[in-house]
Amino acid sequence: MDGYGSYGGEKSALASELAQVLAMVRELEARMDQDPLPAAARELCAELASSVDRSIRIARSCCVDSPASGSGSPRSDGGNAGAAQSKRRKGTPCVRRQLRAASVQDAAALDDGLSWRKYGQKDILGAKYPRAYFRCTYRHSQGCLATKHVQRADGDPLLHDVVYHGAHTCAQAAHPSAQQLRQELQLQPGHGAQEDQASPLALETEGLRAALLEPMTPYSFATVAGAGAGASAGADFAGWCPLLSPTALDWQFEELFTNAMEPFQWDLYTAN
DNA sequence: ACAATTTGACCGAT
DNA sequence: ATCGGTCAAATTGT
Repeated sequence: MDGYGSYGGEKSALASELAQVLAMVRELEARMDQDPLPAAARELCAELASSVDRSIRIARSCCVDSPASGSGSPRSDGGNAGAAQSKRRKGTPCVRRQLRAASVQDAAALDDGLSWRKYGQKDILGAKYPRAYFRCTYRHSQGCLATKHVQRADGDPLLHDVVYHGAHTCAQAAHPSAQQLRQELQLQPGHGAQEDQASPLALETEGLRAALLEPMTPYSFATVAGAGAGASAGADFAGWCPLLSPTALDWQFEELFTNAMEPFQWDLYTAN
């Protein structure tokens, strides 16, 4: 219950940044129609870019640090090795990404270049499509605890919400994207501390993060695992970022990001 | 034969 | 009691 108050400032800052972005976009649109020429349009683009950048930072600062629940290390479950680490993901940071496939069958687009093995699928309350559960192929052979969940969006079958838990400790940990993500996660305030054993966090992330900060960075996805079940819940940005208003922000992000770059993906850090 | 996927059951959290 | 996450036996694919 505490909480949200302290984020009020950032929240409104974010809202105003986005409002500005929207205004600029409209102006830009108008100019594109009129003149063929863009000195002014260019300027707008530059402003747009920096505004978006600020928004991203604000959004991230809101989402990243976990709501003070911090201290609680739930418990060191004793017992049941298997089930043990499963449900108590609390405190374990995770990375969420939204991926858009080129077509409904384009599962390849969801692949992140790492090897995963599907171990379950579940119908989720309120979701039209089931959620698929994957774990690292080398879980048993190398003791790698990385897992990911994939869910398709109700409204947009091409959109997939992918959530990564735990870091790869297997040979794949050397994968560029895995390394990059791990590094970035360790920089996250509040998380870096406990990244030792068991689940260092692993997130391989590639996309968005970099793409957002450096809009023109081309991104490519390798494909390996055949995830076969993506799914993502419509981009409920608000769900990922409880601090943001579920209203306007939603579609603004959707429009800006999803449309702007086709097979686009983005990720947010959350502590769950 | 081995590896990956499917699917129902189980378990912990809420 | 319900829900989400995982396990493991059965099934399918290579």
